[in-house]
Amino acid sequence: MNAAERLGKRADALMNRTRLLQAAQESFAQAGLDLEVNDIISQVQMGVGTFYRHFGSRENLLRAIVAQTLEDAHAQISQAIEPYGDDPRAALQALVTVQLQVYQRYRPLFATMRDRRLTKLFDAAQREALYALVLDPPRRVIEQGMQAEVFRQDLHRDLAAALIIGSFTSVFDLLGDNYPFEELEQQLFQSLWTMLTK
Amino acid sequence: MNAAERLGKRADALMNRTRLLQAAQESFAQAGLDLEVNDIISQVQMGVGTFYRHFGSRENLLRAIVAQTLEDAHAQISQAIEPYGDDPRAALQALVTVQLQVYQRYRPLFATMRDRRLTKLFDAAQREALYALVLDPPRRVIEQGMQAEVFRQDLHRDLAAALIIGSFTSVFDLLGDNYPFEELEQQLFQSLWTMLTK
Amino acid sequence: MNAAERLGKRADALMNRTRLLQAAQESFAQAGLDLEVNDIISQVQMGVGTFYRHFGSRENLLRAIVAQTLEDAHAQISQAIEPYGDDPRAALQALVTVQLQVYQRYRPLFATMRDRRLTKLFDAAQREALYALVLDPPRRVIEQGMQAEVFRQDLHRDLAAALIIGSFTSVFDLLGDNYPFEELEQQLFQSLWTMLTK
Amino acid sequence: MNAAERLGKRADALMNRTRLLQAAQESFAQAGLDLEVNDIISQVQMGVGTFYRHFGSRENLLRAIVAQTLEDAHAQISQAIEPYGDDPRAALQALVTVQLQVYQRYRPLFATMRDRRLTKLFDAAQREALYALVLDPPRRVIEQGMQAEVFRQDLHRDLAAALIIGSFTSVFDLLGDNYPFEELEQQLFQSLWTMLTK
DNA sequence: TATGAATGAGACTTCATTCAT
DNA sequence: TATGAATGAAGTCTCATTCAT
Repeated sequence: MNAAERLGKRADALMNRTRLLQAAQESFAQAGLDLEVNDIISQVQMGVGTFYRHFGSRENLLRAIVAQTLEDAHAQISQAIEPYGDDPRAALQALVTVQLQVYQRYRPLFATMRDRRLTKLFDAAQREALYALVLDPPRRVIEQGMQAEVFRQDLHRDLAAALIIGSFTSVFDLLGDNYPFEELEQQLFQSLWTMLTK
Repeated sequence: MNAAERLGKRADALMNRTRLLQAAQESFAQAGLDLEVNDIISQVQMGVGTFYRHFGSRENLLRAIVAQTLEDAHAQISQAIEPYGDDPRAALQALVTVQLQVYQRYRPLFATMRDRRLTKLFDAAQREALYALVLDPPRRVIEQGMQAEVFRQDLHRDLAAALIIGSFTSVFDLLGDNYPFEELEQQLFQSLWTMLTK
Repeated sequence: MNAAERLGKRADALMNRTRLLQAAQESFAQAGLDLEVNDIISQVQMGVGTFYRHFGSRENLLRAIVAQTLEDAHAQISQAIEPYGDDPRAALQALVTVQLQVYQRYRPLFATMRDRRLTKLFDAAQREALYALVLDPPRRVIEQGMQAEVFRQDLHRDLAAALIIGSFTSVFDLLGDNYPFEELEQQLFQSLWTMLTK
Repeated sequence: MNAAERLGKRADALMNRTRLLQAAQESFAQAGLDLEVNDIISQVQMGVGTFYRHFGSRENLLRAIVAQTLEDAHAQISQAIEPYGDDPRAALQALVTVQLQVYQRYRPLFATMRDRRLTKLFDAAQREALYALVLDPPRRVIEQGMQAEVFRQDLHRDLAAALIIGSFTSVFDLLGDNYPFEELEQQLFQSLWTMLTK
């Protein structure tokens, strides 16, 4: 086997892994933590063994999806708010917009964030790290707003960040079907702005 | 088995549904939607057959638990805030306190409120009704506060209610392990009060 | 349900357990530790669940078969040598005869006595106990023979017992197909008698 | 890969069968008949495909291991007893010593000599040949001892040989953990000597 | 009517073997 | 010829549900 063939092989295998992961993410979107290995492999027409060669176990796959998704989400949100480091209002506006979008996109994951089964997939430290990832963007916005003295100085950073996260998910889940996206977005921004500033 | 025992049995049978539902609620608190029929029936010393005679299916039981729990929660919260119909501040304070307690108590349910498996148990109308049950207490507090002209007049009632609910769950889930209950309670009240009034 | 029905039920279940165990023992005779749950249940036309209700796991079943068989074997051998407590020659003769028979009958078990997989089924203490069960009959014969001063006084009890056991299995396995049973029996007795007495 | 590496590879390939067989023997010592193809090939850094090119199937490998091991064992034992062709006592002593060592070394093989799975690997003739290989050393010692008129003349050669083999395995397996090697060795020799001579 | 033994679909996983590169 | 990715048969076990007693 020469180098080219070797690469060819690896590319193929990598491709398969990617296809599996994509199928898995779709499956996750459908079934959440109930996703079944069989579903995934029949979606991509592969043997079970191939799945296990790539992921080792169903649990590994779930961990991979969760971690990957949260990191993707974090990256997207970070990128969206980054330009507004010196403008708390714009930053909060961007945060609301992108977070709602991201939440909508990865809904199945966030919907099972607190599922006991998901909890069992990670140890305490990992869980803490994942939570930190979720809390990070709103926390950054809050700190910048406080430094800029636009936000109230008596804010409890963590709590405010958690509250913002909670408001997104809850508003979306409880009202998402009854109100247009834009309205939720504007109203949320307004409420949060009122709460944070003074 | 003699006649007396038989009667005893029958009396028990009358209680069976209730006892089972209670056990199921506790079981649910442990295992969430993963609760197993066997767990519950062995807790109440009931045969599987009897269970299926009473409930027909595991899904029915889950529906019953969810509905029952949400109604219980609603009743407790309503009762706690009722005395403060004319004092928005006290009402909000009571809401925060009792809602956090109730949430803590029924955490697994709220944690899986948006689980697809739970969602699939109910049709759209039922879901809507359950959501309404959850949103009702904060909505009432908000409306009273607005009528008393203590709260801002431009509040979006549903959204504010949803936001409050979300803040409870999120704050508790993300920070519950790191901060004492009382601190979360006070800070939450403060933040919400700021947001609602002005 | 009255007492009679209850008994009826139990009798049925017991019957099924027995049928399963018998099938399992036959399966074990065919496949040794490779026996498959599926084989067993298809032999008796039962659902998998029934098997697992009765035995919990494949390993449990194997443990049950091994322990049961060794105990059966021990009982049969003990019974056969018991009458000759005061006649070492007759006792040894009886031991050789019955042990060969028993060994022939339970060959698949003894053939896997030292299989690593079997070893893994039991912890050290259990293994020791099982070995003791195997060694017990020859040891008793040896001790009686020594007490009666018919056997040599310098015998190492355990070693002699183990040697006797080994001679049975080995002679049978290596020569069983080439010599008639009676010849093996006589020759074995002769050799052991020579070795033990003096 | 350049030409030199290619040549290196080819030279390796020549060794491959040998190296693999050695690794397989070690693996067999660990896992017995449960040895896995993957274990072995990863030990020798060989691809699965290469293995199947050389050996065709796992069964072939097992056959090769068993045959090879028994031949190795036979060679070692033969060599150890050869110098004492005219001294039955020394020959028996040497046999006991080396056989125990060899047995200890290849224990997993001897422990599964009668495993059905192993049995199924060979046809009747092959089995007979393997058994003969095992019986050969003690048989030779016995015949020499009889010819030298040091051993009893009424010994049944095959049976005595089989008995000796059996005593080794059994004593070792049943008592090996409880007594020091040297004690077993001495006692065994003593017992066998008593049995064979007179 | 209550019971719990029996059922079996279906989930996860392993590992010998094949085959494209 | 060597490689190792892919395959899938086969095995163990769970658990909601049925049904005979």
